Amino acid sequence: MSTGRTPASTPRAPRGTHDVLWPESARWEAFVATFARIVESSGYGLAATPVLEHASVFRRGIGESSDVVGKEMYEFEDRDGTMLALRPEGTAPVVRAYLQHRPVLPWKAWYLTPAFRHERPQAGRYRQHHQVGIEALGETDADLDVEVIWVAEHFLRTLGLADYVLSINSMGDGRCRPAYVALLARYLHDHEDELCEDHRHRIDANPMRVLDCKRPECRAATEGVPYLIDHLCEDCGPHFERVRSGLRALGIDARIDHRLVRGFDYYTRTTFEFASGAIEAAQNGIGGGGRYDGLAEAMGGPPTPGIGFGIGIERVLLACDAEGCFEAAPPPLDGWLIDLVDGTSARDLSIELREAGLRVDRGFGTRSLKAHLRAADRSGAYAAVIVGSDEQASGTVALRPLRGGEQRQVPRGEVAAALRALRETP
RNA sequence: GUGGGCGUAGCUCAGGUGGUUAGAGCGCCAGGUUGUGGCCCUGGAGGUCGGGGGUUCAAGUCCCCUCGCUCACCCCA
Repeated sequence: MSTGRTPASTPRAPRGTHDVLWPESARWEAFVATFARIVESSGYGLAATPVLEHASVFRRGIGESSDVVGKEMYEFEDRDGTMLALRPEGTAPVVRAYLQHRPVLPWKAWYLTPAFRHERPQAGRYRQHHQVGIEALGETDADLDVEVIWVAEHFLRTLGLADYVLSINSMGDGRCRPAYVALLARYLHDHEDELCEDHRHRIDANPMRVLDCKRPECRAATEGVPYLIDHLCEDCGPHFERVRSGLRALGIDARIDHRLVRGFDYYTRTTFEFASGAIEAAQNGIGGGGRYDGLAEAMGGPPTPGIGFGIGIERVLLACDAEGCFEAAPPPLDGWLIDLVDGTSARDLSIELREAGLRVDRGFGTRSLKAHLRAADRSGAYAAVIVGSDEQASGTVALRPLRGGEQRQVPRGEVAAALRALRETP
């Protein structure tokens, strides 16, 4: 990990951003491929939307009062004066895309996206991090909530993770939440002196946020608070019950957390969150989501229910490191070409072998055979394919296995088959 | 936005109370084999000691400022 050593004159990645290079990037490829396989086999199609959006997409969607929009969003004026923003999350852009194109409902989409938030970086938190996620629009059926949670859970399990907790809660809807919020505010006012400094004077701004305050004072003061799930209306109550029974039927262990109040204004009804128990750093939330039945309307479209989740790639990989799972290694090269004459054989043979479907790389330049073989060994290839003047004259190559086995001369036309055989019989 | 810790080769780190040309291991390159890797041996390249200012005969070492990295709070993936 390089520190401030780099001279000021050479550029470095901006604060809070990071490069993902080979071979770690191979793990990312496998991560995304695994996710794509799972969601596409559940009916979700890729939605690739711009990194830039009109700032209003998030201001109206996520809500001005949220920290993410209020103080962390990368927002700037474009050359023509319109306000643009780097997407801080994945849901609002997908809903915007729905409103713009109106695909037939129900519409199920998945995404892979960078997300930008101007925060002080720390372990598991970046100014540019990456998320995969899904969104399903146009259905209020509680069984869809179960499906969405199952997809997230199934994906984490597939990576090999086991040490995490799934929390769920219901945020109610526009019918039952206001009454509950009023009830909660009354309770909090009654216990005002017991709250922490920050929340004492901000009860009315958003009473529900007091619930997930981590300070012991607030924790204690809200111990006997009324629960929202006890005050759900006749639509939200049964909906939540159906979600719970669905999860139970699938054997998914979900813990009701009355304090689970997610930070975006658009959430309604079902909300959920996955927290890793293996990550030692403070940022242990590896994924979360929920229903946002009012979001499309808030963005100026017709009422359209929706539900989805986002999973943080960096944090999940951190959890995988901690649990020692998902160590995706890239497949080794089948061969490494060494040309000791003039490079013509390596040039032609490498292309020929690649077109035949083999994984092949080569050395360049005039270096000693020893140096070439060192490079071949370092590459991890199964075999070195050497062409010297003898081989070039006789139309053969020297095929040298690098993981045990005898070197032998092979006619040029049989190199592909020989390499394939070597790969299949280790 | 607030607070703590840390900045010496590509990487991981040594460098008592300031004292001559700043070191090691790993990695890289080359040689030990006219065309044979991994092990071993030898040699080499690579550092404005994050940057600037100050104290001093003398600063990697002491003081100040600054930048960067990192961890935590807040919030969140």
